[in-house]
Amino acid sequence: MYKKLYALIDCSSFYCSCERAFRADLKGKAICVLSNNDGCIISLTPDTKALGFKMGTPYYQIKDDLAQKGVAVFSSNYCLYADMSKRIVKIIRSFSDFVEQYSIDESFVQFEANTNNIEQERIRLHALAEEIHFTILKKTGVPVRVSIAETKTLAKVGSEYTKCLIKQGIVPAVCFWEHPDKDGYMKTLPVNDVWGIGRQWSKKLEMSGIKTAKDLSMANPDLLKKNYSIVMERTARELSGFSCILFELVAPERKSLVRSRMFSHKITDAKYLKQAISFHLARASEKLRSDKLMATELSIFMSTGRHTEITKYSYAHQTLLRPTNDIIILAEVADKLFKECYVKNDKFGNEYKYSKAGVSLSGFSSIDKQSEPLFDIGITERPALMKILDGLNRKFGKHTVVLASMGVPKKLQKIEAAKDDAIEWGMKRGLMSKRFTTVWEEILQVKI
DNA sequence: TCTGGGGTCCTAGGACCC
DNA sequence: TCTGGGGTCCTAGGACCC
Repeated sequence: MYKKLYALIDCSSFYCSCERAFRADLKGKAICVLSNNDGCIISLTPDTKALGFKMGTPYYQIKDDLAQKGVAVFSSNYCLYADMSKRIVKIIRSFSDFVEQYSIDESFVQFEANTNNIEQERIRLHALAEEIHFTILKKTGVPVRVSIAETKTLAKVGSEYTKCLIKQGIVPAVCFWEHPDKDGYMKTLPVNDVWGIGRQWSKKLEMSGIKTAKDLSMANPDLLKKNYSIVMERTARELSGFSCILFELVAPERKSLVRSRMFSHKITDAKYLKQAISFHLARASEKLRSDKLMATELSIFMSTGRHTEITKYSYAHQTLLRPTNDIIILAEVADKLFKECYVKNDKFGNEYKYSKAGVSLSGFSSIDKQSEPLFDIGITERPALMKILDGLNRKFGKHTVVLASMGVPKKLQKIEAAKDDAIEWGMKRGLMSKRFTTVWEEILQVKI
């Protein structure tokens, strides 16, 4: 008899580990990585945690404290992290054909285990997990934790458990979860730490006496479905060892594509908001073309911060006449949408201070499966032009060729005539490392 | 001054149809 | 006096994930 097992391969403090991989001097040193605009902590090593710092804390509140305690701080370098992730997944795929890349730093692998000799299988899979760990570490410098269990949710529980192993100095941190309640760990795991249970639900669960992973695994699934949702039911069943979350060997097709960002400072001027939307639209449509997709739905949105007194969220949406990925067609629609939804003041005449804007595309179809249009609507796609645009921006760097509506990119701002239109809403990221693996000029240099 | 960005799924309720 | 029932589709909002 064979049964399916799921391994979760989870990179430890992934963004921090990527930074450390290229900086020998940071070995054993506390590190954290900040979100866009150096807003808040989004990745931190256990030793940074031990110093009292937490995920999500705004940087400006702890900047001095971090410096004082000698924590190495980085702006996020997504080029580097995405490339490192790609390399790691490639290594994992060399061990198995059954890999589901779940996120930038986690992959599930499906194994078959012979249930007639589970002890032998335990030894075999444990050795395999260790080999995966050492191969990834050797080839990329990133340490991973591996947890094997009967369901994906239990593999996630096991992955939490491997953090305890690391605390005890057990490396590589590998855990084989042959029983759902190994070492009574589930009794100690707060329900909030279970995969799929967030803040709102755990509050509600706790009120009805379900406080730990163990409690949830023993709760009545039908009742959970009735009182919460089918997602909660599945999670509970998975915790009791019954697999019901699909293993997705082939990544499902993308359903939406959002590009947005907070501004480095508040904006009141429509001109700069428009430029920001144009900028995000350019990024979104570039992604659309690189994924060989066309979209039929376009939305734009802008909002003031969550932390100000006067808040505003504006949004406008349009269904397009025909699927497109042409930036010029999309920009015309976005311009119209902007006029529809931009509001300068509230009813008392207070100016809204916007802190974020963005675009969203959806309603996708493949570029290869387009049918001939039924009617001539006087709009012409320019695939050749888009190809040249993307080619130039790839070859000579991002934003080499842009729509005028985007404003003037940084690299041209020294031209006097362009100064008036200079991009006002750029990103703050003063602590970024080099793109060691994707840009020749930034490759790591070793001096002997 | 300063609090990320990009996704998915589920559900309830309204519009609409016969 | 009396005002159906059953279905689908769409959307907004809420929850979650990393």
